Amino acid sequence: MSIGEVARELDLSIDTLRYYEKIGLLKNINKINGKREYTDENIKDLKFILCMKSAGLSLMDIKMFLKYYEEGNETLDLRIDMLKNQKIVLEKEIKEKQDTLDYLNYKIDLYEKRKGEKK
Amino acid sequence: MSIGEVARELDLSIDTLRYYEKIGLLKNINKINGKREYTDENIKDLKFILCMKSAGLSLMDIKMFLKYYEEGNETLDLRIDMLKNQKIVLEKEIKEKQDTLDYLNYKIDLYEKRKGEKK
DNA sequence: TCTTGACATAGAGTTAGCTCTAGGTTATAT
DNA sequence: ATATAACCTAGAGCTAACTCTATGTCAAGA
Repeated sequence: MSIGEVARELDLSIDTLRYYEKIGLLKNINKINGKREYTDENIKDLKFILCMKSAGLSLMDIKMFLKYYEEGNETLDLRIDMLKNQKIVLEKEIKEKQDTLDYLNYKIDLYEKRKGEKK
Repeated sequence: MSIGEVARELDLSIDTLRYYEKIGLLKNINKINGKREYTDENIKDLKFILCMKSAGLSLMDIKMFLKYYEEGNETLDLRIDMLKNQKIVLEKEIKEKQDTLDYLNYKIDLYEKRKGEKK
């Protein structure tokens, strides 16, 4: 897959793909005639990156995770710790957002009522 | 309340409080002998700002919301729209984070199993 | 042959949201 | 009287994560 195709497929900009490569987050991209050719493996990595990103990890954290991953089974505990920590963070975020959602609903209700009274 | 007290109370930095004032997000802060004195009303505004921030609104969006608020009942519909939009965004985010959490759990499980096998 | 479009690079610029620096004032404790 | 702590201002600097710019290559279609 060419960079343009990947960008379209994963809804990223071409610049972002090159940026991920530049900071060493995305590795082992082959080039044919100087042009990037993404393998299924590359796509898998990218999807993992996007998933971890949506879990709230910074790109640098994800990079570290992938580095541990490369180092094999010795770093299993380290990776489990990272994932568990992120799980805690994520759970806290979900709870917070849920609370905020409740507040929004309360606020909307309040405004709707006031609107009703005004008429 | 002094700026330091507010900062401690709401877990913000003093710089952040001054910054919010600088960009016009936080208004009507009295000064006594050149020093800020936060009223209960100011604190209420601040709490609202933090809440909207955790709902995912940018500081500029929050500023606009507060502007509508100042304009009174005429902007009620506008504010309801903003809140409803943010509600949709928030719901999407919660769902996304929930999915990611599921994925994290799956991943942790996988790693724990592999660890078990290794022993 | 020429042009178009998709790619390439290096490096500069952007944005949000702070955070820090330098230099100054003021109230209080010793 | 002085030292310390908490405040003040204006403006520069920082970080993450892009995004854009200038310039160049290359293959394919009219």
